[in-house]
Amino acid sequence: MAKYDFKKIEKKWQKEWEKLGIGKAVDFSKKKKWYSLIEFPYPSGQGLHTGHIRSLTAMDIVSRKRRMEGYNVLYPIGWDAFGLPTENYAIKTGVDPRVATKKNTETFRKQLKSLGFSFDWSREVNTTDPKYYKWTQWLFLQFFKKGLAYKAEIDINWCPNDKIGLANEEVIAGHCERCGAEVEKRKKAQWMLKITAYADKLLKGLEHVDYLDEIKAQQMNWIGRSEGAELEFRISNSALRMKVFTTRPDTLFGATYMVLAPEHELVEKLKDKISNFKEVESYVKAARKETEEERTAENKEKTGVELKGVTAVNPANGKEIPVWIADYVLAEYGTGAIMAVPAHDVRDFAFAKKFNLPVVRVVSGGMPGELWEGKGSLMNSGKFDGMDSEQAKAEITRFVGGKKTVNYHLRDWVFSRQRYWGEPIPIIHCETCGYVPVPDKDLPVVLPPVKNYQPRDDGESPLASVASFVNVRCPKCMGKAKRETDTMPNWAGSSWYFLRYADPKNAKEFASMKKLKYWMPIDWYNGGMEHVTLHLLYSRFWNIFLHDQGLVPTSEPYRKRTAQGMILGEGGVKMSKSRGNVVNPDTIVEAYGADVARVYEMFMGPFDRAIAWDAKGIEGVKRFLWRTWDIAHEKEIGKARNEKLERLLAATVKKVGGDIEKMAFHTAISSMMVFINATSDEAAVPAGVWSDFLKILAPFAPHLADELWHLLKNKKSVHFESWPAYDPELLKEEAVEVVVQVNGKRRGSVMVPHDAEEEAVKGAAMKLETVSAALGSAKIKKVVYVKGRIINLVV
RNA sequence: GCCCCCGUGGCGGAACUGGGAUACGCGCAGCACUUAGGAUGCUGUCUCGCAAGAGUUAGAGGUUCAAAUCCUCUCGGGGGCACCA
Repeated sequence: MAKYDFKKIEKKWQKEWEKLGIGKAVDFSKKKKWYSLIEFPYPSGQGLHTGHIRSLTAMDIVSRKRRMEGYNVLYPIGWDAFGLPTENYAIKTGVDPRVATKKNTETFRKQLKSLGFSFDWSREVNTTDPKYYKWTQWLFLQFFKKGLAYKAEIDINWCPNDKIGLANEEVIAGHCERCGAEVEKRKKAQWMLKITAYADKLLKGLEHVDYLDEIKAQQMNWIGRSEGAELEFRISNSALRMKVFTTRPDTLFGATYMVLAPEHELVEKLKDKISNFKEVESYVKAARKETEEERTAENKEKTGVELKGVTAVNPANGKEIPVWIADYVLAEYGTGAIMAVPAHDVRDFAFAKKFNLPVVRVVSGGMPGELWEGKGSLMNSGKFDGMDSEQAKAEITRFVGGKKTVNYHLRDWVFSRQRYWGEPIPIIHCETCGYVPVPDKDLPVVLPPVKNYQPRDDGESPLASVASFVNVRCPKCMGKAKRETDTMPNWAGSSWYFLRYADPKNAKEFASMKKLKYWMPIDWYNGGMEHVTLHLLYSRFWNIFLHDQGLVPTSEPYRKRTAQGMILGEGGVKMSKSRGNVVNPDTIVEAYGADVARVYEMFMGPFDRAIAWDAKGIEGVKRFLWRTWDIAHEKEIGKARNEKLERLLAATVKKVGGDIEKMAFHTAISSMMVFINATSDEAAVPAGVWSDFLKILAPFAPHLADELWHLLKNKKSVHFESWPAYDPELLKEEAVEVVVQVNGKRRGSVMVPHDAEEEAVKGAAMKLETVSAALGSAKIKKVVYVKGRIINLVV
């Protein structure tokens, strides 16, 4: 028997497929299009990891199945190559990031090819290629031209270790997402993208797409929409007003004091009235110094200072109430000021307890004297007493002349980085003309070579030290001007790469509308759970914006989004270099071959769940594929019919096809194992049955399937075959086993024709000794019969 | 605190729409084959019981002829958000 020399076989087919152009997507083909997308990898120095294989194999299976179903499939690949690890490597070693990136992408390319993924390699993109980032810059300018990119002096999250400003999104509990250092606050002029202008569209768009529930929930959580009202409070003996946002206007009568954020502008404006201004000032200073973490720490003791001499008027009942400043009120959210209703809000309750402020209960519910945040009917609320709190929200808002508003937790996106390895922001600062976009003809603004990649100690990008880069003429007035030296965050290139795949070589546009119309939207996008808030939100934002500008054909870029679970090290801990438990894909491919690696990763467990690597488990998959090889070589594969295998095959085809769509790859594989186990018991396999089996195996183990396909004297690749159909008649067993229950307890079973009627089954069931024993002399009250399944005799 | 996902043998897990709980794989045990094997093949493998039988899907209750599946509560694990008014 021929030896299963997987190394030779896999090499052979990979070459052959490249020649045949198996992964090639054809623009404007008459076939129906299908666009599968995976998150393009960051080409790190460590090479491919097992997690990549899980995601890429899954979409490779889907893509290969779609091709067999007659679709014109686009399954592209590229490199998200800007980013800190490469830059830090450059800082440490002096190696040009371009050189490191080139080397790393070569390694990745080789590794991906060794796994037999059916990418369209002719559409490869690389975010660090000037031909690519020219368009990232151009797209940024579209935001700028619409007023959605602006520069603002803001408090940034500064990582003192990486010397980089971080987006809120990149700060995890007050620490840098990358290095873990504690983040400080710093004032800095930064480029911002106005994603908040799209909060509603980002939310609404979720209604029409097919994302996993948890993914939608995370997006909604991050946007954080909350409906409420804006109410105005008069300040006594003053023309000044205080606006507050509240989700509970129904509790207005219970507002017993006000709180401003320490940074609130009214604090300065009221300076003359505040008798304890010194105290107030020092509190404000201290609050400003606090890091975000200190300020928002869980269970933090409430602190605050009363603005003595200032009172506000509750518009509902005309009562004068004190005004405080406290850091539990955030300047950036709502109006930066609140009405405090201690009886019905935890934070206000804690604050009132600490500073001995009055608590007035205005909604019934809960225990007297305790906090009640639920609904109820109003009390102590004048003419609104007895009204339901839901209704009172609108009525009281109207009564005091407030207006309904909506607030979002989402903040604008800090788009500046003071780092080297990113796309230069294509803006020129001119003293007379202000911020001037670099004209299209001068794009791309190419990242200049530098001697030192280290960000400067003043916090500016290393580009600020390159005089020839910085000093330019203003494109408008031709006067002296300076180039922006900030670069874009590494989310930029990945916010639109999926559009470029439709038209990757276009030198005139980021992608032509004609091609985008053919390929978009993406039919299925799979990637990591770690990217379902930020990357997903950012790229949806870009796409929705571009749609509004008439530059892309669909508003939502992704019709369907799924996420795979992480692959953990043996024993269920995270894989990491320090633990020494990292599984290198190359070793697996070397020892077992690409097909075993692919099938094993799909078989490990439910696709969306985190799962531990198991060196023993891979042996089981190896046995399965090797046994498949043995059957192909040992069994008689011919004309003789075999009803049992024909029926089993029909069931297997159905199961595997359905499971791929559900991403239940592990059960798809287990059903193929069942088929192979059954085949082992037979002396001969009908050729048609075996051919169909190879076709459904092909997306999972493409090399082995093609090899065995050719063993059957087929000339063309199995990957050009059609996905097999099955005869539904074959799924119906002639005789089925119907379980007989008495009072819901299993008492035996009877073999009956699959379409047997109740009377016949009941008759057969009553003849069983176990059944008559269980029945005894009792009378049958009711019979429940589910055809082909079960009969339940109720006594 | 809020939101989402989840809890089934020694382990990973399966069970379509409420219809035979434990498919498939790992591990383990026995047997066979082999110069040899951490190879291969066969058989067995939820618990109690010699058996007939009974019990069992984190726990408690409920709906139903019938519940791993639906509902309520409790406990436990994972993830996201969080002084967001």
